[in-house]
Amino acid sequence: MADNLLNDLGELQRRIMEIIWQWENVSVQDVLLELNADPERNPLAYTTVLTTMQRLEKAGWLTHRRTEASGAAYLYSPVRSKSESIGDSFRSLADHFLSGDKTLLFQHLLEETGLNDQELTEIRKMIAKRRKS
Amino acid sequence: MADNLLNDLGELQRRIMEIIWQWENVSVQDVLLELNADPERNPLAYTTVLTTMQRLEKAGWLTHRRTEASGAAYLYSPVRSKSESIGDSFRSLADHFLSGDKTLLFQHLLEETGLNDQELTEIRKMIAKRRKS
DNA sequence: TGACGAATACTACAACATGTAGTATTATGT
DNA sequence: ACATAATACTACATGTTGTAGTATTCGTCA
Repeated sequence: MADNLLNDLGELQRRIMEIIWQWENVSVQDVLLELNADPERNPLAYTTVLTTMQRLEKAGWLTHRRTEASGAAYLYSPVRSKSESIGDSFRSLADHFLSGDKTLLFQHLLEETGLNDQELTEIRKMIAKRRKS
Repeated sequence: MADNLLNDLGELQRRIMEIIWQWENVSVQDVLLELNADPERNPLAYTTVLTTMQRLEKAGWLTHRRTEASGAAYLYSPVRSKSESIGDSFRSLADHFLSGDKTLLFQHLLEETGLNDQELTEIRKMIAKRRKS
């Protein structure tokens, strides 16, 4: 429906998505435990995580189902894989803003990212491969 | 201060930034006229554009100054170029979701930007130049 | 130099997203 | 059917954005 871009996720939403991409088919409890495993942060309430996951579902990031093994709890899984989502986000950024000079963008990135020789070589290979196709 | 990512811009903010990147050193009037040039949309009030530009300034996207020629009006200009901003946005995406893997960032970009052979060649030259230094 | 027009500054407000969580309801297993 | 655990529903503060009105200031011209 909407765009479902990674950039639009809030902080908690993003953390939850990361967990779900990593584990797949997780209950709210699973996510809660994982989130609260970090003693640095103040622990979240169960319903906080539940609400956030429900919102993620409504927004099209998650689906849930119940299985025999899962008891009363739902098992949530991501609608799209993480790399699909990343791809979409890159594509959207490109669509929206990259009508202009693309080589300028690459130039900028090459300058800013401080790549070492090995990385540069790798990228050069990618380019070579692209030119063939 | 903050991140200043393109993705965080609202619709109107984005339209205004596009105009300012294109023209540079524009008054609120200039932007207003440009925005309201499209007869499809209902025209915006002057103060709407003013407010939005002031917020963009507070958020670090714009600066303003007054010149002799500009009279009472401020002239606004972008703090960072469009390609810098695009670069930052892609980099942030990479940092957050590609664990900072820079070559992966370039891979995505190469896939999404649909560069032609000439552009690819140009980028290859940039890389070659970088490897020398 | 004072008035007028133009520009900015300040304020307001509705809509929406998000983090956060409490209370109410429902489902499961024994 | 009851206790437990899970979900559903509701709430609320905060922050952002689009939108614009009113108040104040600035610059110029007579």
